[in-house]
Amino acid sequence: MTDLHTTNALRLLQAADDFRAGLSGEFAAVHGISVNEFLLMLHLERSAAKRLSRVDLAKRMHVSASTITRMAAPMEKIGLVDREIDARDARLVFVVTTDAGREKLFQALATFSKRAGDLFDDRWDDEEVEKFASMVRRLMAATGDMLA
Amino acid sequence: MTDLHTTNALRLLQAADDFRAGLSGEFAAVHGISVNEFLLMLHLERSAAKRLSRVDLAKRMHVSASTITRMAAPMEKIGLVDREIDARDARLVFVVTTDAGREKLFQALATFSKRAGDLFDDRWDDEEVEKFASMVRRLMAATGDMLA
DNA sequence: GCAAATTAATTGCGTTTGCAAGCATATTGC
DNA sequence: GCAATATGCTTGCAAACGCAATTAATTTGC
Repeated sequence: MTDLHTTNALRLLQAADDFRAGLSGEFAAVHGISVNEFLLMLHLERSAAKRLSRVDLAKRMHVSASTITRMAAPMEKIGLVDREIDARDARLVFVVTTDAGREKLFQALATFSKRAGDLFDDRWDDEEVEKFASMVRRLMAATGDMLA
Repeated sequence: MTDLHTTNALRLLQAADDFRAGLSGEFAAVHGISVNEFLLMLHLERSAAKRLSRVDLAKRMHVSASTITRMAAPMEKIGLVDREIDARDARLVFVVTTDAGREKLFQALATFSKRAGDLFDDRWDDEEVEKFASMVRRLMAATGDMLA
């Protein structure tokens, strides 16, 4: 319990929750999307083929496949994403961002970056920021085509 | 978007989500509680008075007060927590852990620590772990009586 | 080449959550 | 001391989510 690894893991969860909570309100108010909708589009943007199947998205976002289906439906309706069918495998239904979706993504990303700047504020020097980047990179479960 | 602060914030979210997802399954299977129920009891344990009102818990956990009400109800029913009334302010309903709840908390904490050990595995040396601790500490929104 | 097993997506159902309204108690302003 | 305001908690309602079952399509074993 006083083990430093445990403390670090707890702080990791808390810091991420704090940051996400702050983001959530601003995203809803300014951009009209949820953090999860933002992350969905970001995953698409960062994928090699700029498109992902529902199960791929589900794995990356740690949600069930049915959640992706139900998240994508309203996003299609308001024109943020579209669906694409694979010619070789008729089971696959890819999610792709529309131009409007990509624009919305970049707007939201600007808000995200502003918040990220506040998070790593003045008291962090460049070397520390770099060091943190390499550390937190090691913490992510590596999957090749994953988020940043 | 390629800004290092932004990358760090994204990785922070992803790493925390990855870790939480892994924890979630094991907590449900081994201990029969959710990560949020675990964190609720942990917040109580770490609070100065070993008890917190519903709104205090809500703020620390970034959920609504109604969620705390609805989380606490089944936890009271199975004997993990209990309620305490404040003599001076009849509006307050404190949540406190029972002995059984504290035991469950420590069991879950052992699982948590094991996972945390896997997260910061062999490739991290002591100095790095210490460095990470001080860094992620700065990232948490300071509230005095907060989580670790 | 075909049956069996696997994989992808969707839908029904129950659970969890947030928002807004409502109620009870405290605090403030005068 | 009392009305107005603020705070803490709970509940109704709707949105979001996971699990299990279903359907459709592909892959595997022989």
